[in-house]
Amino acid sequence: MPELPEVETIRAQLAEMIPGWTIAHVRLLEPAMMAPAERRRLRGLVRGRTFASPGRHGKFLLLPLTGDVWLTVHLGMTGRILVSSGRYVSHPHDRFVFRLVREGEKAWLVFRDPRKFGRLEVGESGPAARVALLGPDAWLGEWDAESLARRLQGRTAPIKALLLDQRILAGVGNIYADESLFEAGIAPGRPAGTLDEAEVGRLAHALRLILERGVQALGCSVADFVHVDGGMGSMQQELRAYRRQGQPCVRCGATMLRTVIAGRGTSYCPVCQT
DNA sequence: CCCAAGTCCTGGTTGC
DNA sequence: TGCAACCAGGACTTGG
Repeated sequence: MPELPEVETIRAQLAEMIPGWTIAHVRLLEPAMMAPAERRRLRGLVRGRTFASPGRHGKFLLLPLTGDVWLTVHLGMTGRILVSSGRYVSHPHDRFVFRLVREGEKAWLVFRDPRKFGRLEVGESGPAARVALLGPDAWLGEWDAESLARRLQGRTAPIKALLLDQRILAGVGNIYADESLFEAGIAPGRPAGTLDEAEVGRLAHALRLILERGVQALGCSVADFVHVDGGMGSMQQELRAYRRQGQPCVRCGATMLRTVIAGRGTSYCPVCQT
C-alpha cells in the first residue's frame, strides 16, 4: 500500500535515476488508467522531453519534464515503478512503459500495477488539477495542531475517516492512520470534533513522528510495495497497530481488536486508545 | 465467498 | 424552504 513514506521513497530513488534522461518512446498498455483526452495527447506531449527533479504531494508523484510538461502518477494500491537499463521484458501487469535515452545509453521505466488502481495524468504548466485540492502534505506540509484542530472542529465523522480524507492532510493511508492513532492513544472511532486540544496535539505529533519513521525506514513492504530497484523497506517491522488484531498490545498487553471504519479494516487497542 | 486498498461517485441526512 | 456541507456506503480491481 503505497502511502506517503512509500511514495517518498520512490520519489527519492527516481531523483537519483531519471533527471537528464529523455523519453524516446511511450507505450500505454492500460488505456483506462488515463482520461481519454489526456491519453490522446500523451505521446505528443512527452516524447523527446527530458525528466527534471521529481516531486511529491501526499501520495501523488509529480514528474516534471522539460517544456513545463508534467506527469502526475498515483500508485493506487499495488502500483510500483521500476527503472532499469538493459532489455525490457514485458510483464502481464505492466501498465505503461517509457523507453529512455541519454547520450547513447538506453534504459526503461515501467509502471507495474496488478490491481489497476493506479492513475497517470499529463498536462502543461503544473501537476494535475486535483493535486491542488489536497490538504497540506502530512509530512512536510505547513500545518500544525491548531490548524488541524480547526479542520476537525464540529465534525462528527470518526477521526480515522478524516485522517484518510486527503483534503484535510495529504498522504495518510490505512497503515499510517492506524499507527498514528495508536501512538497518540486515540480510539479510531472517536467523532473527530470531540478531540480536545491535548488530543489533537498528541495526534499531530504522532503523525509527524510515524511518517518520519516510515520515510527513514524507506517505507513499509507489506503486500506488494517494493522500491524502484526491487529493494524493500523495513517499516513493517515497526508496526504496532496495523493488522495486529488478536495480538497483545505492545503497550498494555490487552488483546488488540479489529473493526471497520470508513470501509477500512481498523486495528486498535481498546484499553490504550480512548 | 470474503478480504485487502485509494479514490471517486451517489444518495441520504443534517443544520444553518 | 433552500442549499451547502457532511457522512456512509458502493464501485472499481484482482490475487490470496
